[in-house]
Amino acid sequence: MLAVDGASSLTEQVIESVREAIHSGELRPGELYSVYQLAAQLNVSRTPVREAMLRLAEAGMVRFERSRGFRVLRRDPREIAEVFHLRLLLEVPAARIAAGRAEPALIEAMRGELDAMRAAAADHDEPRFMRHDCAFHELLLAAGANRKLVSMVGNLRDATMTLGASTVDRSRTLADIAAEHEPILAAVEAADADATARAMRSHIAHMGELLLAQVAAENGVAAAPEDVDLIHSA
Amino acid sequence: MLAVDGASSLTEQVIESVREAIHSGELRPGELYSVYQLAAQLNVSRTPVREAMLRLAEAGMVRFERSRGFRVLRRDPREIAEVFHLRLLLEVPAARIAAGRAEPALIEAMRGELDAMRAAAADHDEPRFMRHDCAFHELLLAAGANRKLVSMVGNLRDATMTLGASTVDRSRTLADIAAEHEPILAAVEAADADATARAMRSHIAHMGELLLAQVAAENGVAAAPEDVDLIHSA
DNA sequence: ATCTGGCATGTAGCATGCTGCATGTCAACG
DNA sequence: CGTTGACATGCAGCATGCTACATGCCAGAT
Repeated sequence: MLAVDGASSLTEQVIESVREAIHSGELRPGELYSVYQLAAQLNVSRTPVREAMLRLAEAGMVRFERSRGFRVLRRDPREIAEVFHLRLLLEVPAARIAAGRAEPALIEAMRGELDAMRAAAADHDEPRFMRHDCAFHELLLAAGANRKLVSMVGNLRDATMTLGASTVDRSRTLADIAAEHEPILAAVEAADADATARAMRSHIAHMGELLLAQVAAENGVAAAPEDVDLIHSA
Repeated sequence: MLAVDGASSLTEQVIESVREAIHSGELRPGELYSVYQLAAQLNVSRTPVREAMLRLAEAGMVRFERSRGFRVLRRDPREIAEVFHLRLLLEVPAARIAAGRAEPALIEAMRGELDAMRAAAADHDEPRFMRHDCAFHELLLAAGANRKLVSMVGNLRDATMTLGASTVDRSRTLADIAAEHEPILAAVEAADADATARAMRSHIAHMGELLLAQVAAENGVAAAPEDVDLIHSA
């Protein structure tokens, strides 16, 4: 768990380490940790750890408790629903706009990512799959020409990726998810804005439902109807 | 410019001070500053200043330049357009949802804020006006039941408030802006979702155009058509 | 006069000492 | 035995020392 990323600043390396640690279950939700302790574990000083945790706190992954330490927040189905509600509100219109402007080079790049997703799904390589999934969406969003929107959606995606961690084998699901991107790409290629928006909406809503169900299942219950409704109210 | 806010942490006080300093023109866009210098001016140590600037950098108000200091970013009309595009994408649907759930207490509270806005406009008190404007929107958003959305819109609003600073007398405009809130409130009171969405859309788009025109005028040109289009493409 | 190389300067970033505070613990008292 | 209050513990937050580095300047060479 040593911070040996090739990244630039120690703070960013710590952020990445903590993300992975949460993802892998090394840092458990609900538990209290301290900057001291984490700094010792990562073999860096307290300052970059503190700055990293402050940024994660701002992102809502962690909460500082006065004179006690910080707590990794428990996965909240409600939050998943909120994130996907937001992604629908942002990504669907962005995709609609982008559909009218897709250059051949963009189509080609997106197809490349889709192929890479399929390959990663076949290899059961979830991290690689997620990278290409992410790249696919970002390529389309970038064509929508609102840089702030792109970065905000990126943050939302990061949140879901660490939130939605799971060790269950999802190879079948991965292939399904990859398949959902085909209609999106086809609609973009056809420069059909409405179809692009529909495909994107259905894809994101589906992803949201999957994650919602998964987190609910971990809590031993079914997904709350109001959370499902929130996603679909977008 | 001493950091004597009633706020909690020094870092937050510094953030507020710097926001005000940018707003008041004390810190000029394009200029280079250093954490050392600012810490001395504010009479605090470098650490909270550094943390404050990092957070402002994340918000896009400032950019660190390796071994040189940080630069206050110039007001970019494009960014204004992007922010209002986002606000339309988020606030209009949120208002639509909230319209169906407005309790009498909410209506009353919103009316209170609207009255306060009118009073502040009459007093030419822009900061007070902005506070109540902000409160009005937040009341409605909170009824929309997506907490993440509320906080994201809050961040966007903060960005525009410091971006859109101006010393021009806008008392007439302030009264106009207050008046734009009346149809929103009326539509919410009537539980008319479509009318609420229309009123909110028109209000936010109008605000965006005003700020866009203002910043463009400062640069001595008219607002770029593509920026105006971006706002209306939401 | 122009080019070049070393040095002074100022910076972000990291490490670490210091302080006030919240909480848990345990002993003394009723 | 129950209650209360002082103390120990551990924390975040702030201050400050330290280091590597990018840049600008100036002297000296061509």
